[in-house]
Amino acid sequence: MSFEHNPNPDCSHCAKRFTNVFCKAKYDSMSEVNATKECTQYKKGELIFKEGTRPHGVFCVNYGKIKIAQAGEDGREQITRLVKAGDPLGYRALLSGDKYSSSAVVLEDSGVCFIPKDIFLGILQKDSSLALEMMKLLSDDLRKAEMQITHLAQKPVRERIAEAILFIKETYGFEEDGITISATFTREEIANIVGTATETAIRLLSELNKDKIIQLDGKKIIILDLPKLVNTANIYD
Amino acid sequence: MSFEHNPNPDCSHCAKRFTNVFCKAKYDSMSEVNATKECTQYKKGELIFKEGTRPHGVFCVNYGKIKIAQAGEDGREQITRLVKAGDPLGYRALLSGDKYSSSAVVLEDSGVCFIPKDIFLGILQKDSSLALEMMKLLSDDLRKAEMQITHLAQKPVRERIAEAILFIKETYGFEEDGITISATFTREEIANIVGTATETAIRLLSELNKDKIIQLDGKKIIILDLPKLVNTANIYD
DNA sequence: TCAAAAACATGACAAAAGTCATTTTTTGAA
DNA sequence: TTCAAAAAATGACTTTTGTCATGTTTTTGA
Repeated sequence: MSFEHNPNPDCSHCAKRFTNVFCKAKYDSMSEVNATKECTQYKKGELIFKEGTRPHGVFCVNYGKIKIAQAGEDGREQITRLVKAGDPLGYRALLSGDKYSSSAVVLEDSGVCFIPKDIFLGILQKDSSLALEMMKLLSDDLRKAEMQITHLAQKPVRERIAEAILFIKETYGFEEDGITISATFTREEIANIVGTATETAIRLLSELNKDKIIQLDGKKIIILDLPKLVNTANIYD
Repeated sequence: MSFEHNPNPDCSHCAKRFTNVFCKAKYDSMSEVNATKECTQYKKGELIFKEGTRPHGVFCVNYGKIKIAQAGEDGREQITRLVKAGDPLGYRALLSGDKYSSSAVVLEDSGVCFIPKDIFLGILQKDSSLALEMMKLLSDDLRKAEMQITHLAQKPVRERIAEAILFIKETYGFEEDGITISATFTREEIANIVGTATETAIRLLSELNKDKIIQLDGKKIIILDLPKLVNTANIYD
């Protein structure tokens, strides 16, 4: 199952395919990005940027799957966001003027374009609709992060495991069969989304499996009973 | 200890006193805000805005102390941010175009100015330096929220309690004595910052008290040994 | 293709944190 | 000032979750 990806795709192509912030950029902003961007292919496990280093621009994902993770004080990984094709990447640190507060690690071979800092910030200054779109994106990220805070603080692990499965499904969707989640994670990675021990994640996943809510097939997760899964996650919105 | 607050203060006064985003606004933006803003005094316990309602503008705090909290699925409060004099308020929901995802509740009598949506968004479109400043603010909020996620997921309650005390101190500072935190919270509120049961918060606070790291005097918290408190919080940055 | 490493699984146990019940103290409104 | 309500404190106990040990299966790269 290998097909060719364009190593230097046209941004307008991405913008049309995905409902991306860059859709909202003016036409001449888009062509400026198109002229200066540099696209790279990354292999599974590679680092796109590393926590603690300085950003020199922003990225935009053409295809692939990427996790955003940060190290806790004891070095354990916490996965805070998942990134898919069409998503911008690395804008938080650039816009706040800090170093990266998280690393971006490739989950599945990906094609990622890079837009230099000066170009991006220059466009942001000229193009107020793109600026508003970036604020919208950040505000939405913040809403999700604060919801995550509340759930981590208040929900038991079983509910959070169910929620993590739904989160992965929302981000990456299903395979052609309509029930198999189109991304694989190790049990440790799932634990690092949920904030629990790997063993606990394993136990609760096989519990959901036994309850016929999901079906585990190696690293693949098949959602057998979506309403029950939503119920287990204790979500009412 | 009651002194008069100006019921309709000049924004440039706020901007000079505090290192506020609005400092970065152009002079004519500031005067536009000054002309249209409406300022209100709120009493302890009052609601400035309520989770689930639609924003009609942004707020800016002239004086006082405010908590931003959201209700979990079971109705328990989670405090996600603390707001002090000089801080803008309610911009997240306005900029993302949603309803409020949290409520703003007054902790201590406060004076708050309101800037109507149209005026604020209009300025944001004209004034790109203010727009960049808003992006910086949101990016920084997001960084803090993601750090909070990692800590909730990975740290034991004792460390998070110590961290919460430091967080309150960072936000509101000390009284004249240089050791008493200049804000009071109920034990339940502290539990709702930390994400734990009220009884657990009570127990761990009196443990820190017994260990002479802090001293409890009713709701007042005196920091006796800041280095030890930082150590207890397990923070290395 | 095969051996080592990584990931997965499971049981036994320990530790952390939550819940419930009760008492004491503080607060704030009449 | 007084008194009811709220908040704080504390003990006993339960539940949840984490840790450690060990064995199995899967993945990966020489």
